[in-house]
Amino acid sequence: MFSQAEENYLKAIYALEKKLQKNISTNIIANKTQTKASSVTDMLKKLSAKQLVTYKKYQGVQLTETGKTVALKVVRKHRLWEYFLVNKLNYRWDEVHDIAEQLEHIQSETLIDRLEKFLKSPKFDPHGDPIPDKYGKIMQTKTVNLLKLKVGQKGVLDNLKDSSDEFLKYLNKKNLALRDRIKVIDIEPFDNSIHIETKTHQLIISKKVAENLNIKL
Amino acid sequence: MFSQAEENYLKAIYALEKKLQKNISTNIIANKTQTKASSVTDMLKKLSAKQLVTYKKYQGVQLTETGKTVALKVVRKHRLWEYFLVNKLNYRWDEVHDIAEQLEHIQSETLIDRLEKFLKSPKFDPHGDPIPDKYGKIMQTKTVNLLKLKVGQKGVLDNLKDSSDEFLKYLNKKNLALRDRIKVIDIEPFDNSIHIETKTHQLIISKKVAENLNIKL
DNA sequence: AATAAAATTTAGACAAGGCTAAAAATATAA
DNA sequence: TTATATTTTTAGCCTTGTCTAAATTTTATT
Repeated sequence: MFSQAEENYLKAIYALEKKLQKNISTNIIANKTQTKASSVTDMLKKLSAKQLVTYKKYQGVQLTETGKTVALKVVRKHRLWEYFLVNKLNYRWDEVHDIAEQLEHIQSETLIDRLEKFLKSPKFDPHGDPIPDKYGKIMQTKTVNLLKLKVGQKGVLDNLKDSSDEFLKYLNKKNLALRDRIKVIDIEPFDNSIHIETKTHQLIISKKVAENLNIKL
Repeated sequence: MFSQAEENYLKAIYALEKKLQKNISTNIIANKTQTKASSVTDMLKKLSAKQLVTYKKYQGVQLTETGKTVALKVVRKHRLWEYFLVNKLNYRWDEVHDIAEQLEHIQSETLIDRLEKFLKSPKFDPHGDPIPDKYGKIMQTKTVNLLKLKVGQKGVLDNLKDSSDEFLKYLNKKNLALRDRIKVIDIEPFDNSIHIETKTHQLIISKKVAENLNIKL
């Protein structure tokens, strides 16, 4: 139905819309997809012709309803495959991204629904991100950024803003995992670093790390 | 490492070499891959430049050792994914080909070995074809074509020469499955049709069907 | 052995998706 | 409000893998 390239652009635009909540510019897409702005312009024209995005020259794009549906299907596939890789093939959460990037483009009417059933309909992927259902419905858990917590407050590490391999490896090293219960012990006003405690240990994390950790209270 | 197109050509050539036991002609490849002879010629030049085939103009091709290794890796991936689809996702054996054609091109050093482990190292795919090991070693069960059996002889349906969806659907309809014990009741000299008996029923199959059934004695 | 037929290769074109360099539009700053 | 900087688009080119039509080579037939 859609090419891998088209699917990748739609997925990128979806993610950017979610983060930035406004029209998405050519340059930002180019940066996200690791291509050049001119290539993005070309593709935006194609996606626009197919009614997947609303595009006006120099004004950036927005997904149409159809475009959003396509993007959510790709996201669904990506996250279900990630779940499979981690929970069935025993990959670590920092190893699965590149493989899932490929698997998400397998075309089959039935495959992903059968996979979902096989996996017992998981609701979240290994990074805590919600898995859209077959109709594209996606639930967002209400979480709060770790930076918002006050000294003494407790919560559970629910999901990550940044799921890059580097960040995941950092969390591995520091022995922090999803579902860990976290308590804020102290906040250093000078650099906004946070002293936290888990069941097993205590550590100090930088502001930059903290802003990528979302907590369920 | 290699493009999907390249992998598909190598796989096709491998299958044809196996069947025909001689140099493989441009036209035969074109027919197998559903492309035009001129496209095949182009690709043979590329594969030859990469030392994956031995190619002399107008003389057809042969896989080199490297080419064969690549082809066997693709075959391994295809068959393991088919096993997964049938035994984990409950697909029927006539539904899995197109999906496996896509999955076989997923690039990952580790994925297929982990999948194999997860599946408990199956030795045969859902059509009875042997699954190469990670070094490309492939074992061939010694089987004999059903046409070779004499009246009264018994054996087990082991694998199929033709695994097209149409043929698989035919077998479904006639309630014939791999591992079925088969006895030859009668052979009709006029049209070479064969009257056979399984545990559950009897039926008459045409010569064309019989020549696609391989029997382990 | 000459000629016809079939198979194969070459030449030139196209679509997808990418790139660079230059032009045009928009945004920023003096 | 111009001038400058930044962003975006356009124009033209490249690669991969495909095609058609024409040319060439091989095979088959008389």
